[in-house]
Amino acid sequence: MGRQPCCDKQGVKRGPWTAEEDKKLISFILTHGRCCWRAVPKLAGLLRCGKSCRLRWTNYLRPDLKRGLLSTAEEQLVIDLHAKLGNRWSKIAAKLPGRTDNEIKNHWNTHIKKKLIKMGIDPATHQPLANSKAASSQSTVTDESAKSSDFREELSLKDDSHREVPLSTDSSEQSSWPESGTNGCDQDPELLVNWLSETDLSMDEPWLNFMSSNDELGNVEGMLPWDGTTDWLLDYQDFGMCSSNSVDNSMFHASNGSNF
DNA sequence: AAAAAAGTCAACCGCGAAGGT
DNA sequence: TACCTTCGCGGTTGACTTTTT
Repeated sequence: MGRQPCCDKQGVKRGPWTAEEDKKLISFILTHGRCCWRAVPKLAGLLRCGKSCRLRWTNYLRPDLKRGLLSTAEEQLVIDLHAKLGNRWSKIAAKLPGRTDNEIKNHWNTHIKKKLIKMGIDPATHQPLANSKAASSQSTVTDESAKSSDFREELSLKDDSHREVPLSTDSSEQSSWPESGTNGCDQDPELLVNWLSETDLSMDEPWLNFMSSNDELGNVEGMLPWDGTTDWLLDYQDFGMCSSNSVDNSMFHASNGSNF
């Protein structure tokens, strides 16, 4: 007996998510919390497999996500962590609040890798390219970490184009959201509603009402400021990343355009 | 202005781990 | 202990965008 596929491929929609689908998924999770992902699409009225829903939520819709390029400091941290941990993107992402493993993996492959190669460093071993083979056979984790630190300064000098964001390895400092992940805000919509009201967001906003109401799913129609884009969501995701002591840093970047 | 090439990143796939029965 | 289900991870793909020719 083989492994059951995560979904039967017939009747399951694939490809890019539409605004409508996002809306359904968000409203479902905010009102019901995260439950069994396999059941989510059915309960939320989506023609997607559970896996796809989980991925969409964790990589894109989660309210505590940062958007935009990694800052120089974040990049440096990624390099250090990669030297220590290798391609364990989820472990690396855990040290960068608001960043997903997918995002870091993409950034590594598209930006950091090239920078390191340009600088003559093997991105796989974190050793100089010329003797990377020989070096890798006798290198230690500590050595790699130390070496990666050596070129951090150069890296930051070469590319300071990224915006600066407050960086902490402690996710609790970064986000004022209730603990995300397997518990916290995405488990308890009340926490989310409370948090939103505490942060000066008026609950008069019609699109917020659905989160605390007992409306059936699907009744959010017309309550969200949906205009066919997810721009509003980006704004509220940025709100999610501002802790009480960093409001002035990240909170308003999206609105003044400096984040993108 | 158009075509080609390169870059970016959201989404998919398959596997392994964890947990339940 | 074996089997099954679910979830999460890392690698990869491919659609879309941007840059170059």
